[in-house]
Amino acid sequence: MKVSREQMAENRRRILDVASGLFKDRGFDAVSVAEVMKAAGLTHGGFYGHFSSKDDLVAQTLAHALEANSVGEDRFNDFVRAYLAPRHRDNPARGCPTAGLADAIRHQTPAAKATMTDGLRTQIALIEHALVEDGTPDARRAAIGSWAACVGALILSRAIDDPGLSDEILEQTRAWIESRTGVIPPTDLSGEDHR
Amino acid sequence: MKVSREQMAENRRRILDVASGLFKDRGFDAVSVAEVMKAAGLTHGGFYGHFSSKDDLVAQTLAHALEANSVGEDRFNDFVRAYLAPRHRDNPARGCPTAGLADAIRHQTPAAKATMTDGLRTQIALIEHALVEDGTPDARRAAIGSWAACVGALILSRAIDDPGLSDEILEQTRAWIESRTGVIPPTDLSGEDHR
DNA sequence: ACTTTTACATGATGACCATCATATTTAGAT
DNA sequence: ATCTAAATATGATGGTCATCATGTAAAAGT
Repeated sequence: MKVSREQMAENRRRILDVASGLFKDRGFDAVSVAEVMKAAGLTHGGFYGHFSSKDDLVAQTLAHALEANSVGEDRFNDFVRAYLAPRHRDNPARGCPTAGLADAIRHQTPAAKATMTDGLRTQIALIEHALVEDGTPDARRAAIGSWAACVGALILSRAIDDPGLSDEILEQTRAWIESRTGVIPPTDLSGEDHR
Repeated sequence: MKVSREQMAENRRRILDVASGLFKDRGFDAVSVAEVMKAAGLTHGGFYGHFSSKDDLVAQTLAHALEANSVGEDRFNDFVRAYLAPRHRDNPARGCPTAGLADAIRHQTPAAKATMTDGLRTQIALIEHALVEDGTPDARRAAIGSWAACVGALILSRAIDDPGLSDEILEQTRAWIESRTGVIPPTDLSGEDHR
């Protein structure tokens, strides 16, 4: 049965939303087209009216998921605190698409890789901007290094079965990052180059 | 046809070796049992004489791959230099099993997760030891933070299609890590807290 | 109101894959 | 030398999945 234009647009949005969560949670390969459609409240048949292939869905879902991403207006350290937290670790479906999907992008289409590239460029720029505002010296280097540490720590914390070690990885990485970023102490607001 | 005990042991080793490379390169799901056996010079039929299931192969391959891992006797900064290098990024099959497999472990059996947990514990201890020898303060925190950054940077560098940005991620992360580890400069051996 | 278009549903199809059944060959024991 | 057990090969089997073919009903245009 045909549905209204708006209904169709909403269906499409819902497909991308549920696909994002499912893919982040279980990976691209382990989630079938039929399962995505079912989770969106539809059947598998209508799928190819919205997307040309599963690869297309993957690429568009990635773009959709990365769009919703942001560092926020908080200080960077606040962002890291929320990022490297057990709550985030334990909810990949609602969590960071980079941490949930970056590794799997390696085996996806060029379109997906291109989308990831743009998303990463944007993310680095956002962090760099936040760090500049926080007064962190050498902001680009710190942005890239700390973002790599965030993503790596989350992935490692999710890969192991020892809750204590997993918590420690989050906490120590957070502390390690914080020791390198954030506001320069008042005595050091001279504006000098800190490299 | 039956083969000698040694031949069988060698076959088993070869299966684990080729499986390690294939899995690191393309992921657990994308590599079939038949493909692993073929790459080892055998047919798919003999597989279940060596392993009880594909999950069993995955767990044993992971243990096999992590065993071969080490930080080496070099200074930690030398290790990081080789780790965060284009050559390593471009050769996942011969590269670090943690970077190649950690994310996928999330969707594997408890046995695989347990193996990964042990491997990670060992890796952190090795790095911590190397950092203590290098005179790095707060060695455990630095070991965890810099290892997370290494793994994260390699995964990110492999997920994008812009060679320039990919190289920059490796290089900036390396520099960021180096600025936090290694021998304390001669003028600064006071033992003070460097945070 | 009527027609046409179209979004979605139902129901194949063909490919791939993990696993199993059975045959073959030969190492290792007697 | 013969026999037996085991390692691997060949050849199913059943399930899952992406994709396609076709039906149906309702929205949108006239």
